[in-house]
Amino acid sequence: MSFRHKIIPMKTPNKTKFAILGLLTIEPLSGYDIKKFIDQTLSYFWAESNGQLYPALQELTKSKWISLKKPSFKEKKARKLYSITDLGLLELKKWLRSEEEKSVHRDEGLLKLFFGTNIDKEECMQHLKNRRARMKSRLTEFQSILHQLQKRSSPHHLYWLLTLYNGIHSVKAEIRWCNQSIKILEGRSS
Amino acid sequence: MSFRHKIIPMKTPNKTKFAILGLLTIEPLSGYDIKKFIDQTLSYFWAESNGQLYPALQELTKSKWISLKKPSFKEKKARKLYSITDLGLLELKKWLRSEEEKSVHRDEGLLKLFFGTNIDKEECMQHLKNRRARMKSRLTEFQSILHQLQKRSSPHHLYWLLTLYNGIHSVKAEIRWCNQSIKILEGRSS
DNA sequence: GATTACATGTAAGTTGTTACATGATTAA
DNA sequence: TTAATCATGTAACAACTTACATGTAATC
Repeated sequence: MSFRHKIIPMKTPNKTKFAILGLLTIEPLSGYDIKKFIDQTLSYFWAESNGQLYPALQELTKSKWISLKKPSFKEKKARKLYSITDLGLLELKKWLRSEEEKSVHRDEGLLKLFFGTNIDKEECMQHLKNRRARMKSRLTEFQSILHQLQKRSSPHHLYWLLTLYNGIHSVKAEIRWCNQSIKILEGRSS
Repeated sequence: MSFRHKIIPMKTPNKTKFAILGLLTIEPLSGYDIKKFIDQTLSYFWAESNGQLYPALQELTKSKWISLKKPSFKEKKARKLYSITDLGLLELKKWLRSEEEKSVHRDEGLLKLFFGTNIDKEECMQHLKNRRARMKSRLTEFQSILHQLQKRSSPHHLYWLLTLYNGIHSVKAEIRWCNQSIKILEGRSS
């Protein structure tokens, strides 16, 4: 005999909300703006889809962490501009100060390489060369963003630069690893 | 008036199945073995939970990509040993040869740093120091695995080494970036 | 007039985790 | 005999994506 307890799975905090809150500390934005900003600027380490974004905006409004600025009668567009509230800022800071949780990401390319014995060495090398090419074009992109960022200046600018550096360090390490791995595979007769 | 088409979202291929197939090319394994292997060896770039693993094993069996070896009457444990079938190997190879899909991972630490202006510089630095410490202990772990791996030898061994090198390159790049970022923040008066 | 970009949203699905249950085997 | 580990599995939920609908505004 055993007691049957109700299963109450621990909720993993919804980080989408904090991404939104963070962006609204820069300036009031619409859902559309937020999506664009994330796609253009955070995409290296963060992604959101509309299916998450818009419901999150509604929930944040309900819990008064953000508020809807009604468009002035001059404004032509039907866009909804959101601002962060004092409460929202408080919650954002709480999250910013909290310890990071480990998040395992899944790297399909590495999984394929791990099982590389099952296909030809040449096919593995081709995958590595493709990966290297992707990383190189990413590096070029990062460096052009770096150029633009170094010209501008805002309170946020320093931290944006740091996250960009992370991307640059990472892709450079990836490129070095691809080069090394390709060489190692080339050296193998089989 | 508009035609209302049935919504049939494109299925994103279930990679859990391929992780299982790949591991079964090494040797017949039970669900428990697979979980342990993934946790111990692939955890740097791959994770699975039991809630995915066991249903996947059943589906793979149903579609005849793997088969259940009935335990010999001598075997004491109630474990189910699975082997990959010819069909399964074919499908695995197909996947191994396919082009990699981009997968955006979410890095909560970078997201926090991006919004760093909202908290004290010292708090951001503390996050970076914690990250660096985590990366350093990961590096130590990788290096001890490297030691063990260099002693053993199997057809798979070379590819395992390559994925391990990827981890080593990555964490080293992370450590360098943490050091640089901490220095940059220290240099700031604000 | 047509096309592209702006703008908000939802239905339906897949994917993945958590927190259990259940029972066998092994070691102290 | 008690505890730990081995071993398989599931219910409930949370997270997330895709593929749409719907309409406005700007531009070619």
